[in-house]
This record gives sequence, C-alpha cells and structure tokens, in this order.
Amino acid sequence: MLGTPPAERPTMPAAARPATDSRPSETPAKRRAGRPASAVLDQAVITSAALRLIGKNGYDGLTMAALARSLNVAPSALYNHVASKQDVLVLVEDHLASLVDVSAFGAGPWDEAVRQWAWSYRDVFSKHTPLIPVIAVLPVTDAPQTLAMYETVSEGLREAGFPQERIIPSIVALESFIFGSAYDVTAPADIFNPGSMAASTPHFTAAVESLAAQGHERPADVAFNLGLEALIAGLAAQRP
Amino acid sequence: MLGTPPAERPTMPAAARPATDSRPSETPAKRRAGRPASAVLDQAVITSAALRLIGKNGYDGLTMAALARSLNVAPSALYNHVASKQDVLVLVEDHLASLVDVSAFGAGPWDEAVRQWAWSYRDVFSKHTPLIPVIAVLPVTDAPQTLAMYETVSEGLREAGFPQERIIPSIVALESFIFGSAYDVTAPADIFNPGSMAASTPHFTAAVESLAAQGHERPADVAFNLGLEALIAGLAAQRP
DNA sequence: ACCACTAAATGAATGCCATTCATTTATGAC
DNA sequence: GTCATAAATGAATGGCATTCATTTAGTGGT
Repeated sequence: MLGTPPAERPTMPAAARPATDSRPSETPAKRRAGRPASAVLDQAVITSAALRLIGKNGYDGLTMAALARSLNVAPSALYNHVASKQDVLVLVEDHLASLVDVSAFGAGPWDEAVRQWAWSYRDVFSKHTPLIPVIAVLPVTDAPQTLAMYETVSEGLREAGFPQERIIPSIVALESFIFGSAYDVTAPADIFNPGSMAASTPHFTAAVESLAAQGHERPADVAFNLGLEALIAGLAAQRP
Repeated sequence: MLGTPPAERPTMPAAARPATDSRPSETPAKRRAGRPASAVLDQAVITSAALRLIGKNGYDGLTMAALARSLNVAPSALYNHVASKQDVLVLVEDHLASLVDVSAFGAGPWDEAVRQWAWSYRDVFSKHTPLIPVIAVLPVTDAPQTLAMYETVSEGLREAGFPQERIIPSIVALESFIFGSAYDVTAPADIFNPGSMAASTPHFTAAVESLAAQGHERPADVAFNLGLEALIAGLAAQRP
C-alpha cells in the first residue's frame, strides 16, 4: 500500500475559507508588512509547510518557530491564520484523511472495500502517530475531509445492508483497531524481547520466539491482518 | 511528548527494580556500599506522587516542578532517581498494568478470560490515554508488571490450545483495539455531530442519528463490545 | 483623489517547561 | 574521627507556545 509522502502543493486545505487561488508564488526575500494581494500566509500554505517540516524532521521538528522560519515569516504571523499549534495539527490531520483510500466503496464487495480502506488508513497514520490523540477526540465538524471519508464509508456499509444503528459502532470499532495498530507499526523490532526476565516468563518467551522463528518481514502486519480479518468476519455475522 | 522513544542519559537506569505496589512504604531495598537511610525519594514514592497528581490535575498538571513540589523537594532532586520525565511516565504505566484484571485466566474458559481482561485493560487506560503512546512503543524489559501481564495472558492462550506462533499476534491485535478504544471513551459526546455539514453527508448523518435514537448510556461501550466480540470470535476460528 | 478601515505582518516580552551542573549535606563504614 | 558517596539544593540554560502593542499597505466608500 502506498505511503504518505509529504504533500506537494496546494491540496485542498481545510476549514472555513476558500482562500483565493493558492498558487504559491515564491516570495524569496524580505517583505514589509502589507495586505491582501501580497499576503504570504493562508491555511493551505501553512499546512503544506507543516507537512514538509514533519517529513524532514519529524514531529519533534514541528515547532511554531521552525514553521515560521520555513515560511520566512515571524512566528507571531502564524497566529493571524491559526488559533494555536493544535490548529496546525488539525489542518495536517485533515489533509492526511484525504489521502486515505476509500475508492473501493461502491466499486466491489463491502468487505473488500473495508479491507482496502483499513490498510490504507493504517499506513497513512502509522507515519503520523502523534496525530492520533488529536483525531481520536476531534469533532468531525473541524475536519471536513475526515468527515467526507466517514460519509463514503457510511454509504458503503449502508449499501451492504448494515442496519443503520450499527454503522457508527462498526466504523468506530474498526477505527479504534486501526489507530492502535498504527502505533504498533512504529514499535522497535525488539520490543518483546524479555531480556534477562526470560526465565520468569516462559510462556511469553516461547510465544515470542515461536513467532520470530517464522521470520516475517513485518510482524506488525501479521497482527493487523489477523485482527482485521476477525473484525470483518464479525461484522459480516451481524448483518441481517 | 510522543516523538521519539528513549534518549540515553548518563544518570540512572529505569529498569530492574522490584516493581512496587503503589504504597509509599519506606521499603529500603538493598544498600550496597550505601549511605542514606533517611532518603526522601525513591521510585516508588515518585510513582505514587505522580499518580496522586494525575488524579487531581490530570496529565497537564504532571510537571517535574509540580511533582517535586508535592514531595517537598527541589525539581532537580528527582533526577537522582529517574533519568527523565519519560521515565516517570514509564513507572506510572507499569503500575497501572498491575491493576489490569487477569484473574480469569486459568479460572474459566479462555474467551471469558479475554473478555474480562480486555474490558479491564480498556477501563484502566481510558483514564490515562496520554500513556498510550508510551506503552505502545515501550520495550517490555522496562516494564516488569506489564511483562507479567503478558505472561499470564500468553499462558492462558497456550492452555486454550492456541498455536504458539499465533499467541503474540493475537495479543497485539487485541491490545491495539484496546488502546484505540481507550481514546474513544474520552471523546466528547457530540464528536460525530456534523453540524452545518449534515446536508452534504446524508448517510453519515442518518447513521449518527439512528444510533443516537437508541439512547445508549455510553456509546463507546457499544462499539467496544461489538469489536471485542468480533475479535474473540475471529480468534476462536483460528484455533485448531 | 483622498481617507478611514482593517488584514497581515513585526519583534519584543511572558511564563512555563525539562534538564544540567557545581555545590552542599548527611550518612554509614572503617 | 575521617572519608567516600548517595541525595538534595538552587541557580542557570535553552526551548517552547503564545500575547500584544505597533507598523504597514491595499481597498472600498465618498
């Protein structure tokens, strides 16, 4: 499944404003304070700069100062366009949601669509785990692209015959599993090595070694596949 | 937080302690060439103070300064017993792991044990979601109580007839679902309210309203139950 | 052609944070 | 007693998000 390279240019920002045409003319040098036509910043520009920064230096490198510097602007200038750093994270999150692949809904069997969506969703956010605490608690109103994703999935499940009142719980269950699994992808390879405590944990140690002996490239994928197939089967059983 | 795992530091190792309970007892442990019988701080004392602080002011209130103040000690004193704030979080996490109920393993059918464990695990960590990014990536060596939990669960699944190499992936899948679901518990009640965008998301909106009409006390429990039962059924199907 | 309005930028200042380090204190072993 | 050493201090450091008074320069109204 595809990764999530840093978004190139103006990819559909997010909330609120239509924002003129965000064709980013490279304004290289200093500029004096000014107004509209020459405005340097808007939410789309901030979002793509944040993504570039994250891609290069990770989330530790995403500071308001670094973000401003990458845009040749004073840190305080950002606050004319976003209310807080949290706001920047929301913009980034919503952009990422638009990268999740929902194309299989309506184009094939529902379970295949769920599979494709879930793998894509996990892959996108496994590179952005610091956003998970943000999304998991974010009102959908603040994230239009995320909402659009839910709409597509909801429609898909509806057409597959799911009873209305089970659609949201099904999505939430899948999403919870996906978020947890995204963390799992980033865990160090030897996270389960019991080290000096192996002797006191024989069953666990045996299980770890037995899995290791299989020599899977990405153990996280084994667990994700197992859980996802179980969930899909379970959902299938709950349809009329 | 959450950016990168451990940074090595010259001061003090976090691992290899007898893994206390929360009582701030003055257990002296062992003294090597030792000196201070009147020492105020140790890891057990720090852990229980941190828990008290979190209980009162939440994770935003957990700062090294506040922690030190609650112990009538200078902030720098903490660093004689802990290498970093991250270390404090690990101590807290490991204590919480000891609160998770694994008592049903070996005392009944495996699926009932998993059910009880999973609900308990989710409930404990739903009040401590800021620790999830820590646990999800933490080597088991640094968390003896957490390791003990894994040992009990591994033994339970082994006795239930699970093939060795599927035990760890099964635990990981369950745990991923549990972590994601812990976030879900803390989400605001109206997180799915599409607000002014309802018109453009008819299927999603209908699904949300249909669920709301059921009037469940805790909607998060509906999704958790649904997902957990699906996972258990899926695991059952994979046994010989 | 003027002018008032206001969005968008500046840069200095604030307060909080984790962490470091040179130093002091107090203890138990000898 | 003396001494080595763990444990505590308090001052300092550098980074962080955020605020605010101020400046600048287009724009719309007249």
